[in-house]
Amino acid sequence: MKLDSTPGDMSGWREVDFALNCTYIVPDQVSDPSFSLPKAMTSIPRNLTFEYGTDNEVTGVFSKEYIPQGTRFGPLQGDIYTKDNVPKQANRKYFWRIYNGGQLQNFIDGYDVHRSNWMRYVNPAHSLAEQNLVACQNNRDIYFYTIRPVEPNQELLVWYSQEFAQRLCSQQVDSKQKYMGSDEDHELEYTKQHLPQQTWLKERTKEEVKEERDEDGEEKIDVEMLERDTPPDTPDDQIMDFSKKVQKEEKSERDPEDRGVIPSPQPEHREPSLGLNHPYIRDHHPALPAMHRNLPLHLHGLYGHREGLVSSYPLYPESRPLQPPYQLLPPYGPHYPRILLPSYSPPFPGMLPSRGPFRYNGYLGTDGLPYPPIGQPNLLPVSLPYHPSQQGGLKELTPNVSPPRGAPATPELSPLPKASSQHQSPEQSPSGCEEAMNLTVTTSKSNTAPRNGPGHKSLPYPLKKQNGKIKYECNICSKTFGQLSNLKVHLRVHSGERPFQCNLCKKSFTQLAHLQKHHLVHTGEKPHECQVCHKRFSSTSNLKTHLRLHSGEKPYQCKLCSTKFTQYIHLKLHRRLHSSRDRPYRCQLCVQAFFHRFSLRIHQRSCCLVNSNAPVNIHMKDMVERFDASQEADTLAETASAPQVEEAVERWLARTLEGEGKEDQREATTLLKALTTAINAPALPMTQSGVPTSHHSPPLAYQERASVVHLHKRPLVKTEGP
DNA sequence: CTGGGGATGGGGCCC
DNA sequence: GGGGCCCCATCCCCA
Repeated sequence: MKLDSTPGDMSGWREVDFALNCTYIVPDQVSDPSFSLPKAMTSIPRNLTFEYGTDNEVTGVFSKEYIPQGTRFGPLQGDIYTKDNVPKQANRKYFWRIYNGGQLQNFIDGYDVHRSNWMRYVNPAHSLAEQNLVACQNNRDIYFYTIRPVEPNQELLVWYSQEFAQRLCSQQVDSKQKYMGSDEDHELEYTKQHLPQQTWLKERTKEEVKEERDEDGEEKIDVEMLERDTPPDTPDDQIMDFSKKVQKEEKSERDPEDRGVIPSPQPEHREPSLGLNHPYIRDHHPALPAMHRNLPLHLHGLYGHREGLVSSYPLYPESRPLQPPYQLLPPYGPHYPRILLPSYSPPFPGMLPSRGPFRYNGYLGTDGLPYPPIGQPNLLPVSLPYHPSQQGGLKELTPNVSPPRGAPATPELSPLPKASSQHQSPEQSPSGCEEAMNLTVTTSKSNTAPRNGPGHKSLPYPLKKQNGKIKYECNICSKTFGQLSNLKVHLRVHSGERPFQCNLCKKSFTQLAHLQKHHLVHTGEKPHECQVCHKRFSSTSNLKTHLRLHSGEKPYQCKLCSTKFTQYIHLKLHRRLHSSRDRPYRCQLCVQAFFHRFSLRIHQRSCCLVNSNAPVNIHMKDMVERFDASQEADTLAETASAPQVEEAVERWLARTLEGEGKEDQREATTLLKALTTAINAPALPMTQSGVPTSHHSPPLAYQERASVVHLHKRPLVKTEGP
C-alpha cells in the first residue's frame, strides 16, 4: 500500500520541524506515587521496555511493538542546574545542555533516577544505520523523535539532531559565538576536517578517557570534562577557525531552498576517521564542519549501559560511508493528526530477535512495497486501510485502497520506504537478512502486480528447503509453520493486513474465524454452556476459565506469597503489590532489600555473608526473599525472637510446598536447615538500626530494581506465565 | 484488591 | 489453498 505522502528523509529537519510535524506523541507513563520504583524505571512508556544486564542494571531501552517514524518521546526529565549552580560533586555523565540563543542556559541532569525519567537509559547509536532516534531541544526540553520506524524488540538508539550537534560544537569550540550564526562564508566547509582542532580534540578526548579510567578504574568518559577544559574557558585562538564555518554551515542548512538537497557525501571528506566522528553527522551532513562531527558526546549513553559499548564507541568508530536511509521526501504536513498514543499497548506478537537483523526491507508485498503495518494496534490513527464493506455481511475486504482522509501516509507506518529497500547500501542492509530473500524478484514483481486480497497467491519471498522439505518460515520473525496457509495467515500479523471487517462496528480481523467469533458480540449468541451451572459463554476459552471455578483449579500461583489465581491476569495484578511495597531493610553487601528486619538478618547470615568467598546461594536468596513477602513473615513482629522466626519459616515452607514434587521438597528441607541455622547464628555487625544508610548501600534504584527482577526468578511451582 | 466474565489475537490442525 | 474449528494467551471491564 502506498500513500501519497511520506515522512521520508528527516535528515534535513530542524528541531522545529520535528516539534511541529511529529505525528505521534508518546507520553511517559504516569506511575502511582506509592510505587516504590524510581521514576526512571516507572516512567517508561508501555510500548517500550528495559533490557537488563546480568547484574539487573538497565542496559538499554527496547521497543515492545512497532513504533512508526515521527513518534515523539519525552521530554527528558532530571535535575535542572544552571552553569553556576552545578553541584561540585555532580556526576556529569547524564548532563544534557539546554541552550537559549546560542548560550548555554542550563543543564538537565538525568543522574538521579528518582527525578529523571526512562530516557536516561537510551543508548547512543553506534552508526547511522542503527540510529532510530534523534534528540532535539524544543524550547527548554529535550525530546527523542523516531527518524525511522522501529520494529518490535529493537533497541532505541539516539543521536543528536544536527542543530543540537552544532550547538554543542559551537559551544565546545567557541562559547562566545552565537548559535544561529551570521550570513558569512560558505567556502570553508570542506576544509575544516583538516584543521588542527580535530587532532586537538581527539587527543584531548583520549587524555580525558585515560584520566577518568585512572581515577576509578572504570572505563568511562566524562564528556563534561571536555567542556570544562574548553568553552567557555577555551581561548578563542584555539578555535576561531571553526566558528565561522559553523555559522556558515548553519545558515546554509537553514535555508529552505537548501533543505532536502543534502549533497552527496564526498569520500575525501569522510576520509579521516577521527574520534567522535559520528556517522549521522558525517553522512547526513557532510557539509558540516568537521568539528561538528567531532562532537563531545553529551549523551549519558556515551558511556553505554551496555557492556562493551564504551570501549568501542564513539571515540574511534569505524569510518563507514552510509547513504541516507530514506529518499528525500516532503516532511510531514502540518495537517497530519498528532496521535496521543494510549499508554497501554498490547504486546506485539512478533518474535524478532532482540538484536537481530532488520528484516522488513525484505518483506514486500506483491506490489513491491513493504506491507504496511498499518494495522498495528495502538499506533493507528486511521480506522482501516480498507474501504468499508458496502454490501454488509462478513465481507472480505480488498486492501490497497486509499486511506481515510487524515490518515498518515503509509510510509509513515511502513517499516521501510520502498526506496530504502531498493537503494539501500550494504551498510544499511541488515547483515544476513537478505540471504533468505530474493530482493530482486520481490522488487520487480512489485512494480507490476497489484496485491490481491488476503491469501494472495504467492509469497513475496522464496521459501527455503530443509531436509528436502519446504520450510514455511516467516522472513520477519523466523517462525516456521507446518503449512503454507498458516504462514500466510501469520504474515498478516506483520503486515497489519486485516481483511475481515465487521460491517456493524467496523472492527477488522486477520482471520475470518475471528470475525465470526466477534459477530457473537452483536448477536448475543453464547454457544458454549457450562454443564455444571448452565451458564453460557461466547467462547470456549471463557468457558474453560469459568470451569475452573467449579473445579477449584487455580493454576497461577504467586511465588512470593503463594496466593493462587484462576487467571493469569489476576496473578499479574497481584504481583504489583509485591513490587510496589517498600522494602526498608536493605543489605549493605548486595542489592537486596526486605520488608522485614529479620529477613535481612537471615539474608546476611545465610546468603550474603560478610567476608565470605563462598558463592552466593541463589536458591537461598530466593527463598529468603519469598519468605520475606509471605503472610507468615507479615504477621511476625519485627522484634520476633529467633525461635519465632524459625517457626514462621517452617510454617511458610509447609504451606508453600503443599503439593510440590519430592525434589522441591528435598531442596526445601535443605534450605530450611540452612535458614534455621542462619536464624540462630550469632549476629553480624550491622548498622545501628539494622537499616544500612544510603551512604553505604547501593543506590536505592538499584536495590529496588533488583527486588522486582527477583520476583521473576525460579518458580517453585507453576506460577507465572511467560 | 480479588474475582469473574467478555472479548480479541494468534496459531495448530483437519478437511 | 482456504475454511473451519479448536485451543491458548492476554487484555479490559466491572462487581
